[in-house]
Amino acid sequence: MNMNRFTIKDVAAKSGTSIRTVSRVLNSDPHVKKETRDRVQAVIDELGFKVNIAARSLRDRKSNQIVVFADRRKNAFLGGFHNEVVLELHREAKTQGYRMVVSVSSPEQFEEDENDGFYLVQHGLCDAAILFDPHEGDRRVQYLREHRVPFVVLGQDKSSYQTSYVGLDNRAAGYMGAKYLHEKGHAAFALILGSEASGVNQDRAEGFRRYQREKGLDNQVLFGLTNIESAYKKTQSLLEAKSVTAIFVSGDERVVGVYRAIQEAGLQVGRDIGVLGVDDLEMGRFLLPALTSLVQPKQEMSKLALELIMEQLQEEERVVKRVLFVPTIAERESV
DNA sequence: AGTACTTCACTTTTACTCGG
DNA sequence: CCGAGTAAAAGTGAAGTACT
Repeated sequence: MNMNRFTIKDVAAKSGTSIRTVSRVLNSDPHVKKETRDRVQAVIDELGFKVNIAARSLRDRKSNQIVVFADRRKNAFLGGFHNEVVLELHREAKTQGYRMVVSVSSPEQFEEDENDGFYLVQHGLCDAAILFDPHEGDRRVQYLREHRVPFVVLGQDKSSYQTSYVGLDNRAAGYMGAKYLHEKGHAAFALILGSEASGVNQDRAEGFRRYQREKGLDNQVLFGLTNIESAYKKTQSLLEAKSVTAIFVSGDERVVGVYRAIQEAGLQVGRDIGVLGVDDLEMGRFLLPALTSLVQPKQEMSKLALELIMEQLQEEERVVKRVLFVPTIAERESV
């Protein structure tokens, strides 16, 4: 017995009702007189009674818990985009009656790491999972499959193509960004983005290049942005070469570095050099000038991810749905 | 709206057997 | 009669069923 906590038995005794009635009150069963309900509720409040979720999980054979796995990065666990998505996911999970825990896991060592969310999976403390950006041959995908944990992939999915997946159409994003800058009067502009190994970046580059081909342009794609500082340096060298009038930056966070380099060169963002971001992070609206950015519909994506999980939890056989969202443009002042 | 009872999945305790 | 081995029982809290 748990000595420092009360059970529905205690509540029943103290309120002069039965366990069955307390259960009815807890589960909002309508067949309880208001007077009785109030009395039971008063005792619940007085004792500080909380339902024992371990017992409830035992009885219901589910944990009502979802784990979100983020890939471990070198110097940050989550990027700005993931950060905002996690907030949305959390909100959605809550409306569905699920608790959500965020776990940082590297694909290499998760099995030995008892602080990893996979620990919860192993021990039956989680019903489903959301996995950010698994890469090719990601063992975590295999692991979740083997343990028959329903999951949805968010972001990029290079693991396989038999998972439920929600993401952005990054080819369209690359194409749209190029088109937008071109139509705004820029002929010479560069796309700067992260690692070439990332599928997201490959797709964005591909879309960007397709637009170049269609319009007979020859603008560069520069990979290798690892952080804000490298965005800063990359911009410096672009400005020194006087080769561009606009910069298309993959990832709003990095724009901070881009802005600084532009301003230090005595130039003005939006007037002398156009800057276009991707993600539409909240911070973009507060940069000066406010950042124009391709929008990833984070709320819709999160909502759909949760829906896909709920579907999988309800269906017997595995449901696989793959959905790409097409970005829109939040036009502000930077182009 | 109460009574009595069952179920969930698993651990710990108890009760008992058997070889030496 | 000791210790090991094993089978059975008890216990955990919530929530539902069937009935009154």
